[in-house]
Amino acid sequence: MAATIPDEFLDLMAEKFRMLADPSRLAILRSLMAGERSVTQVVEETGRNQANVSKHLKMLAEAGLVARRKEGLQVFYKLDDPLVERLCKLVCETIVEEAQEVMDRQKKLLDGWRVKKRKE
Amino acid sequence: MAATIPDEFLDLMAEKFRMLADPSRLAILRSLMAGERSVTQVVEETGRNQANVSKHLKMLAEAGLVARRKEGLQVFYKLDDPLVERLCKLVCETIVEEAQEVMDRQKKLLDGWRVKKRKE
DNA sequence: TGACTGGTTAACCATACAGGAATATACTTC
DNA sequence: GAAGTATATTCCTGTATGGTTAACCAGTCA
Repeated sequence: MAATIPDEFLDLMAEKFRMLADPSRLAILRSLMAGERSVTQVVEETGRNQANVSKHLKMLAEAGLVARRKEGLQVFYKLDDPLVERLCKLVCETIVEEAQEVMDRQKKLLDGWRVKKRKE
Repeated sequence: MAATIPDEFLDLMAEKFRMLADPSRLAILRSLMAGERSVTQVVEETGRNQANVSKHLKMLAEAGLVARRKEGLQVFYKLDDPLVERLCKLVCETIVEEAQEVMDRQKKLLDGWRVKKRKE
C-alpha cells in the first residue's frame, strides 16, 4: 500500500497537473518531446500564434517543466522534467484503451444487430 | 521513440489532467484510494464542505474517474480509473525528489557559510 | 403524513486564465 | 542609429470554475 499523500503535497501536485491540463500546452510539450526548439519552431509545429506560445512557454518554464536558453535573437526551450513524458504516455495509453473499449462495445452491438437482422 | 501524440488526443488528455489539477479533488481522490467511501466520509476526511465535495464528486464521476453507487440514504463512491493512482504516485515521487534536491542545495549553502564563518 | 438525514442543485461571487491584437523589448545588421 | 527579426508583455474580453449559502430532493422511520 502506497504511503498516503501528505496534505502539503496536494497544492504542488495540483499545479503540476494544471500545467498539463491545457491542449495548447500539451501541443507545445509534444513539440518539445522531439528535442530542443526555438519559439518560432514551436509556433509552426503547434499552429498556435506567437504571443500565445510565448505565454504558455513562460508558464511551463516557471513551473519547471521546460528549460530556457537564449542564443542571439532566438530563445530555445527544451523539456526539463522527466515526469512530463511519462505522464503523457500513461494518459495517452489510457485514452487508446478507452477508445478501444468503446469500439469493441459498438462492434458487439453492431454484430448483435446483424445477427438479429439475418434471423428475420 | 514513443509514437507522437495525435492531435485529437490533446483535448482528452487535457481533460484527464484537468480533473487532477485541483487540490480539493486530489484530497477526495486520496480519500477514495483507501477504498469505497460515502459522501459524508469523504467530507470528514477532506475537511471540505458537503456541497463542495458533492460537486467535485459529480465532476469526477462524469469524467469517469470514480464510480457511484447508491444505497438507501447514502451514496458511495470509489475509484474507477486505474490511471489515477499511478499518476498521483508518479507526481508525488517527483515532488519528494525535488524537495530533496532543494534541501541538499540549502544544506550545501549552509555548510559553505559555516566554513567561511569559521575562517574569519 | 411529517420530521429527519444524506446528497444534490441553484444562485451567487470572485478569481483564473486562454485567446487575440497591439505594443514593447532585445538583439542583429546595415 | 535605423530597420528588421525573434520574443515577450500588456490590455482586453469571454468563459470556466472553485467556494459558499440556501434551497431542494429522496429515502427512512415514527
